[in-house]
Amino acid sequence: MSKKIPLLVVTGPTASGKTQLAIDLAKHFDGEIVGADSMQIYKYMNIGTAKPTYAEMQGIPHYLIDFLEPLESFSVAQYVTLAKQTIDHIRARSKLPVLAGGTGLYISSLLNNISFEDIESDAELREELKQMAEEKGAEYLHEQLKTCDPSLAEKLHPNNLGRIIRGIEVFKITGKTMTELQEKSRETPSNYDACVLGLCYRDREKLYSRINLRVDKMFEQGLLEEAKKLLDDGLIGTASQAIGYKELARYFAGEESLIEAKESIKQETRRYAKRQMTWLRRDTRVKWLYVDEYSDYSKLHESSVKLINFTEI
RNA sequence: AGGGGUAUGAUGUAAUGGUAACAUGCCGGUCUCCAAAACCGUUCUUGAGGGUUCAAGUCCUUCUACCCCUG
Repeated sequence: MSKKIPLLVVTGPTASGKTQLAIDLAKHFDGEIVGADSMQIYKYMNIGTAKPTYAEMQGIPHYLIDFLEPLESFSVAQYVTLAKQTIDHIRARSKLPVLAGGTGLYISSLLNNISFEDIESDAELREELKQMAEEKGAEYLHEQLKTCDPSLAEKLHPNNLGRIIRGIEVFKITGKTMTELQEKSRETPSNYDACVLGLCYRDREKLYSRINLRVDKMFEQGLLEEAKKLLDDGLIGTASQAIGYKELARYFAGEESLIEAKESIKQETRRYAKRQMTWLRRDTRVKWLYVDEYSDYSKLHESSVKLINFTEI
């Protein structure tokens, strides 16, 4: 039985200051950063995803950031595979891997060592099922799922079409139920001795005003031009869901004024932050750092260092 | 100053005189395969006073606020 790999995780809602803290901690502990952000993986989406600039990285190597073409699709399964490899490489050089980002699903999938079987997706089947839902109603598909994977059907609300479709799809392709596959993946224990730091604000309003301010700054930095270029090439899949770009697409299509688009970007970002917090709250591993309880950044940095103690680094 | 109109949750709207509704937001939550996604739940309302009526968001009246027109 091999020893567990020490892994520092810095997470929290958007605009809470993860990026800077992660970089500073990487410097402090001789680490290297592995991104855990479903949008920063894409190239050219720099301003809108608040990707760290080269200067901000301060010479710390960053992985799984800025490496995919926006037209390429990506999934959690791929993320976990890549992240594992990357962490192994970092360990091979005796550096501390620092996982930094706000995509809760990516982080928990990695930490819980979830093994996603390589199940291809069938676009035709999906389209077919979607049509069926439109014609016969969402309830009907839910009934269908009940016949092939009753325990998954029980967990899913009939309106949750996307997951219902995936459940049926998995069964039709593999002949195994999603429930079965999930149980199997639960059997493998985690490889990591993880220390999870969660940044947060006691005062929600403070976080929200940071978000609003940051969106204004993004526009000053040229978000509009960046989005225009990307949208002209056409965004699809994961990247097309990114906040900032999808609202500006509505502006470019003439469906929304620029002011409206900017407001919806702020609102969507606030709601995203809220969902991130909901996700993180239930993870008992998280050690919370309330940013607004510290008079300045160096104090926050100091107490984050104190929270980190690996059996061996 | 005169005339007209409007007033319903945080916001936008609905309700032949008969249990005030819907959407959005906020807040809370679910989530092991697109997750910056998807889905679910709770909360919150008739501008103020008086009157008519068995019963008023609805009719009458005074006030207040806002909008439009005339000067």
